[in-house]
Amino acid sequence: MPHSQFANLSRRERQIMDILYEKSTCSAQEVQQALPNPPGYSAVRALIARLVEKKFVVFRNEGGRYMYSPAVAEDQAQNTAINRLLRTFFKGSKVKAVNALLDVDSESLSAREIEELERTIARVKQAQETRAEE
Amino acid sequence: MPHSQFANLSRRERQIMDILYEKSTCSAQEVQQALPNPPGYSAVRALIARLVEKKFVVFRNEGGRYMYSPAVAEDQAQNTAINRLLRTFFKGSKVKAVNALLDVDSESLSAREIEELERTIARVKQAQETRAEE
DNA sequence: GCCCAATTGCTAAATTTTTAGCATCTCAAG
DNA sequence: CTTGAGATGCTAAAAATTTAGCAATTGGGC
Repeated sequence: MPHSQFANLSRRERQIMDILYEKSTCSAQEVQQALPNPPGYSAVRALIARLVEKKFVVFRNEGGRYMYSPAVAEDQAQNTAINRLLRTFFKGSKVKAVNALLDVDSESLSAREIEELERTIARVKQAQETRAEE
Repeated sequence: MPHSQFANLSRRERQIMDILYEKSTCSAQEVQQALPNPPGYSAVRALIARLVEKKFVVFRNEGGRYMYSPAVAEDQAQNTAINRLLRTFFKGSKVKAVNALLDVDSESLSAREIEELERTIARVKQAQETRAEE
């Protein structure tokens, strides 16, 4: 299982994996529609077939049509992507990353979202305090 | 300036851009050493030259040796990477992303880092409250 | 100046990726 | 059953990427 090898995906492979993680399950047509500068249908199928062969993608036959999904669990893929972001832009610092993330697009959070963030911080703080006691 | 086109980078191009953003400025040799499964020196130079031509990378001559840097400002590249992460894994939700980010690798934050997070949340909350009044 | 390691400028071959196309099959509607 | 749209299985050519190699240059040490 090559889940540590997302960095070795080619241009189109990476675009397709992103789409599959975003949508969870897709037909080849849906993948085609979501691709930037989409090639033809058979080109998309050939690309997906290649990802199936490399074990990045699995498929199931639904009513005569294949539905494709990522082969690597989403939380693993998330972790890989997050670690890459931390290393590339934030020298590994989660705090810097959170700062940047919350500033992106100057989009405001709702009161409920802020509450949730506060709960998250409280959870993390609790875990830190528990460790500090040990 | 193709800063909206990171998604179109090829495998090696992407690997090199990551290295340049991580280290800010690099010689070709340093890029070579940082690359996974590195090719030869001249292969690395040819790849970088290609990124220079595509205007993703700029260089300066320092003592007869070229030092390379990303052409797109770091904060722009950060935003692009963060937005991709949000869209791919978190349906755009910053809160979900922050949760995942803080959980990555079960690594604990220091008390100082937690304070800083709290300040960040307070800042975001203040901005939200200011907006709510308008 | 000489020497040598390291570098640049440039090229093109090797390899991989991307793309489209064709024959055949499937399924649903009439 | 027929028909036609949409799909699959498969192929290989076109295009892009990756790679290495050579000649010439550069800079530093002796």
